[in-house]
Amino acid sequence: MKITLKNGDVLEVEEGASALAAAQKISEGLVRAAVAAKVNGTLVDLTSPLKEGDSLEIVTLKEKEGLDVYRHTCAHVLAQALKTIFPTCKLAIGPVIDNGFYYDVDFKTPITMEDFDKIEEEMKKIIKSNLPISRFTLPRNEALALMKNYSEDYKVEIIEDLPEDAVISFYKQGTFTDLCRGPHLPSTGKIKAFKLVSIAGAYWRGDEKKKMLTRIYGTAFAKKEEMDEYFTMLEEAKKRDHTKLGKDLKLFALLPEGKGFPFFLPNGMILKNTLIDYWRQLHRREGYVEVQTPIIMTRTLWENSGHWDHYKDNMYTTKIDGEDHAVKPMNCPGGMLVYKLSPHSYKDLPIRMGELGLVHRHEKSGQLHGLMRVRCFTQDDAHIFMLPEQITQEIKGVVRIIDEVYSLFGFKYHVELSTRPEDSMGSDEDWENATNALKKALDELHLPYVVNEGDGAFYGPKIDFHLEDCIGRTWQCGTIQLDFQMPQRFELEYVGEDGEKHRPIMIHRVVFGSIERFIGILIEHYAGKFPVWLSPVQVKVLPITDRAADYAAKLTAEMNAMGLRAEADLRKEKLGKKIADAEVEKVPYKLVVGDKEMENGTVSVRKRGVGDIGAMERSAFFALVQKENDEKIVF
RNA sequence: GCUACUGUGGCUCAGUCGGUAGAGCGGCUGAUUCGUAAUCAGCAGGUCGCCGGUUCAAGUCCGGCCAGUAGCUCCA
Repeated sequence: MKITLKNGDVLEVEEGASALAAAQKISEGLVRAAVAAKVNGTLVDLTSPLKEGDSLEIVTLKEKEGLDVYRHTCAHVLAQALKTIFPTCKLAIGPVIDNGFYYDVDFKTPITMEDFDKIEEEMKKIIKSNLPISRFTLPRNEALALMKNYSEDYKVEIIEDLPEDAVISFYKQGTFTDLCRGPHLPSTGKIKAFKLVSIAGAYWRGDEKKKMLTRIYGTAFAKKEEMDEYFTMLEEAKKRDHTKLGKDLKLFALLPEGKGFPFFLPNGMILKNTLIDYWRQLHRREGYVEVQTPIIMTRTLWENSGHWDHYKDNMYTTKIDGEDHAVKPMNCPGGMLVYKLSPHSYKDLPIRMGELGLVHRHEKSGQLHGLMRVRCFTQDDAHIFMLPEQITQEIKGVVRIIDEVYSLFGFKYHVELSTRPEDSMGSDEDWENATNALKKALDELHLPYVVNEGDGAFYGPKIDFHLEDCIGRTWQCGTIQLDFQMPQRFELEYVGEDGEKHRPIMIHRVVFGSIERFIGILIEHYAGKFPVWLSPVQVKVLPITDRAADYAAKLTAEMNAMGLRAEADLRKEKLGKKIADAEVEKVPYKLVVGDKEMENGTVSVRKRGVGDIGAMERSAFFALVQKENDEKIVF
């Protein structure tokens, strides 16, 4: 019979031959590299039989899909090893994730990472014995019987959720059989490099109310070198950890006296204020006005806005003069009140009302993490009130701002559209209109996006911007939320051309999202080596001896007068020590000054990450730093 | 909140079998005036997260609490 290959070639194989047999006809090397096959576009086992006219593509470890199959088989090897060592444990699920795999297991007695050596040894044995892996299928009732016989309660539950007529596949390696959709490697011996990474608790089916299982994380790579590289990368990421750098660079502190409420230290405040100055400048240019609304407002306001019904559990409350109040978790109701203060004409719209609002949310204690997840943060919020026909134009304007800001920091990003969640308010019609309006804007901008069904805010659908840092992790920051609810609830109006009252459309939007989180991301993105415009100290002047102290002080004063941030290190230390300390502080420019520089009025410049770049006229150096500062240049 | 792990001077960490705490950095004092990543010497600094228990004796063993970290769930 004939099959078609990816490159269009037609291959003659025996009737009922497997993908593996076909690969054998192509080359011996391909057989060694093969981990799975794609038949007519579907990923299957190498051992699955082919039919006349099938299109065949051999999948190797070079492809992500191939690596996933490889890792998935490794998860099964882990499961087999666990069943050998701990026969009473019950297996739940064992899928592939981004950088490896995990298996959720219910152990009679808890295990720890100290058991990893023993488990890895057993896994190596299984790999070494190169057990063939075979697939078989059973009808639902027989599959249930098999898993009940093995006392695999979680597998039974999974099968029970499948339809009556489902045909269920299993994979068998040696004496071990596991419920699995597959595909898998043809044998366990193909696995070359794997490692168990960590252990954690995870709820069965991700449900807080269900039992917590033990999740064992592992990873596997085609070659040992690739795995070493991966672990080196993880080490690098650890060095960038913003909680560590935040402490080292004295940017912020997290104290038990304010769990989840960060303290900003002088250096951190420079960073925060510099970002805010930039934000204000940008938004003035884009036609925004700025307001500030109270942090505490009455309960009745929150009932009116709908937050009391939908967000009460996350709100801090207090009583003032016997009346219930709440600390704001969002800025919108305050913005609504400001809009309502005076009547509006259609000629006034759009109104772009910004607010750097400090919000407080009672996050669960286990959720807190450095600056990324806190209980009090500053949103760079804005509410745009507009005519229906202005929606697309306004959304485009916000997208342009977000793109400009993220590009400045060198972030790549992707866009997601989130639709109506279960716990939400408003009519189906409003939701549909709002969602379509967002889609229309994205389509007109030719922005690719993924849809997150049911992930919207309770008052409207949203566009989220997920930015990618320099080591590939993504963070949700910017968001644009269309809201038909708030204007109704607050009875917002404008007078139209026709002299009648109409309801404006409103969007909420943020660019940084949370300034605190954005700072956390920036710390990790730059590994603490901030560009000049963000550096708490931009230039450190290092006199070699006391003779140069006055000159150093004078240079520092000159730079500070220019609006730069300079400091002199006047300690009685050797130059090498002063340089080392300034390097640890990650100061972008160091000026070494001694007798020579004093005499000529020059400075010897040392650039972070580069070293000594030689002497120059001080005015030339000042101009260089000023330019980097004003133009927000990254080096 | 749940599960696991961790908690020793400001920071990073050592502390064996239970016998009452040690280093480096940092700080202070003094000496050194030195040309591109750490000068030398001296001094100070600890209720070993907190509370309770076992023991002649607890940093060490047991229990509870608090905080941190990872993951789960939730989310900017």
